[in-house]
Amino acid sequence: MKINANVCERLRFSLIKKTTIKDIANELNISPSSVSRALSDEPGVSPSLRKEIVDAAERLNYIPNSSAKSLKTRKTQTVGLIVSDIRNPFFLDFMSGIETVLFPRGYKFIVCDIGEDLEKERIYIKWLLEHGVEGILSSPCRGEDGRNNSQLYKEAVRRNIPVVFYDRILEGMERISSVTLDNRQAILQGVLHLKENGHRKLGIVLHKKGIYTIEERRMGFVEACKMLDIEINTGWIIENAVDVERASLSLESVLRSDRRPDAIISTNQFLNEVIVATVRGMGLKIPDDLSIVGFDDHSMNELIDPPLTTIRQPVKDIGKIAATILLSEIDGTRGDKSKVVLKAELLQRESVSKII
Amino acid sequence: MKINANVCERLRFSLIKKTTIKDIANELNISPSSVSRALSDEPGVSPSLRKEIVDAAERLNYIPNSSAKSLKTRKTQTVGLIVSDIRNPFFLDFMSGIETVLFPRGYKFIVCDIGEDLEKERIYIKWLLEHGVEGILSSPCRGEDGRNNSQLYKEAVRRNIPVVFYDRILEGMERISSVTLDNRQAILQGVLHLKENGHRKLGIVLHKKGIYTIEERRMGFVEACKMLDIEINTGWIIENAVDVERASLSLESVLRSDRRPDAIISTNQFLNEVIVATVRGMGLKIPDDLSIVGFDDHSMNELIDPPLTTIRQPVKDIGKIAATILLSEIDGTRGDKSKVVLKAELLQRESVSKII
DNA sequence: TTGTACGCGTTATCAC
DNA sequence: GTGATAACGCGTACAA
Repeated sequence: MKINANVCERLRFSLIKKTTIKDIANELNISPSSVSRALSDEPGVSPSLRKEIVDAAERLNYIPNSSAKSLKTRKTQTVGLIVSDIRNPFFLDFMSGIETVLFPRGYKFIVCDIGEDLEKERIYIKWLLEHGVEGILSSPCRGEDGRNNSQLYKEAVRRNIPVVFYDRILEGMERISSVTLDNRQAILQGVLHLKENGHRKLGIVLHKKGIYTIEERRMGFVEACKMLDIEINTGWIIENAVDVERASLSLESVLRSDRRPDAIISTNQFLNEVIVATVRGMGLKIPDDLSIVGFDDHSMNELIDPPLTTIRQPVKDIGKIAATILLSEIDGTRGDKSKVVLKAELLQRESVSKII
Repeated sequence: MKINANVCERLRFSLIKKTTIKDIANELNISPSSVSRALSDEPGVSPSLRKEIVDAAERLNYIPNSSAKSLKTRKTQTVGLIVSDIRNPFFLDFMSGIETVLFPRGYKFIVCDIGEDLEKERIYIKWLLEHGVEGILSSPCRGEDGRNNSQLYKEAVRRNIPVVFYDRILEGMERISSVTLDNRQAILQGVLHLKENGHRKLGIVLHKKGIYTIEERRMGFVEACKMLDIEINTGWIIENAVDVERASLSLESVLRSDRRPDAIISTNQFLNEVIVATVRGMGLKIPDDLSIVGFDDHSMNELIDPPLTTIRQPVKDIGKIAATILLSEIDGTRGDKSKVVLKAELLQRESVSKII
């Protein structure tokens, strides 16, 4: 009879009441402490009792309450991932990379798409801190005027929440690890390749002004030209090509002038597409009329006509390394901050002509 | 000894001590409840005191502790997003879509990449439930043998955690809302377009067997052919094209036979690329030797040669709608479960030839 | 309007 | 090996 009532009760309440370690303790007539110990794989509980507890937990459909656990332990097994703009195909492989590192360690991640918006970045950082993430992976934003949220990142670090910058960094933050690309060397490879193929009149299309990677690529372009004795025509440096209209309009006007470049370097996958479309739209043949070196390697770059010669960055590795560093900083097993700089590789396909 | 321990504790915590509403209360010689009320924008505290409290919170760098809050309120302002394979470009626009809905409502999301792995899906659902997410968006997995995690999803619903399926569903789960594509009608459009252009010998390349969308597309193909009086050659239905090798090998052997199709329909972006690459590799001209209708529209489909005629699904809308439904179910303002089915559109470009 | 007291579910620190 | 008890930080009846 009593058993029956119990069963009914349980059935009735299974819709609402969540079972806690206390319930398990009552069921087994033991103390909550033992249950906690058993379920957390801590020592100090006999094998036989442990088995009983685990079985009861299973039977009662027990699901631990992480909020309560976090409140006590200050651990949430969660990290925050701040992305500059989630529509960038960069993030597919990148997220795949960090996931392969985080999952085996039991860490989840919260995705925060800031869409290149400083204010949104601010809000998300606040949320992450409130949420109790144990670490933050971020590709920080920077306004054209140089404004940024460095103070907030510092605040996170001060609270012992490690931050790892990937892809982009904020200057002057020595206490934050980073994983970036050697952007200058990346562009140098592109310029060198063009020079080796006889090109001397080079242009470059740059995405949003102020973004760390873009500024680096701009400077890399200038440096490379100087180093390789290539004359720089500032009119061929197209800046702030943030959307399709702007990018294609600027590019068109450059290509229509009498003195026009014979090769163009891109600075991200979005621009690769815009450049190819624009050039084709003008009726120019690639690479006969204009050579192109792309940046970022989407699998489809190989399928367009002609296959695009591209500067490829090891996106998945960037993700893996960033996540690995973050975890070790969470563990506290890392003293110094790491500043990892990876190299790009040039994928030679057929969008660069050999002249002379 | 005891004192010493205390001192140590103090020292350890001095660097990382977080300010709580209690600290603010002490600072201002008021009670914690007033602080709580003021900071949660609840009524019942005078404007002057409220201002003092807000200022003090700011000054002391107060950050609320969501774990404590969740423990009380059982709300985490977090939902789980289960994705079948994060490397699918589908998820770029999709996530962008859900973010635009969740962010204004103060909801964050945890991304779980299950990589078409049932066991991983199981683990992630467990984690999400433990974490206390208020809802789950999922594109559920299904093994070739039909195995799936429907029991776990039911468990979530039983615990009052609403689940919304997107892109894929699990049959026989009436109590779960879903947002999917009308896959059969999508394929029908492709078949119809081919027929209108004079094609009668149609093949289709299908991705992983068992996946809901793929099975639907397979059946849609068969249905459409029957409806339009097109003879089906089962040899031209290429199944389980899960990776590059398998897909291109099967396709090649079909295209090499004497009786070969004059048009091929693809079933996702990954296959679009494989098909184009394979066909080109065989030296066949598109669309003269073979017409192709792609599925899923990546921006680069327009740039390949020839521009790919494609069946496009409204990915971002799927995300927005799924997130909207989930939020309303969390709010409890929705009685019946919704089964939203969206239509695909055919983007006519140049990969289909007009014969006679 | 403000303050008191308790509990959310868990772990940690003691005793025994 | 096991149990009692006290936090963790917050919200919320209830009392004042």
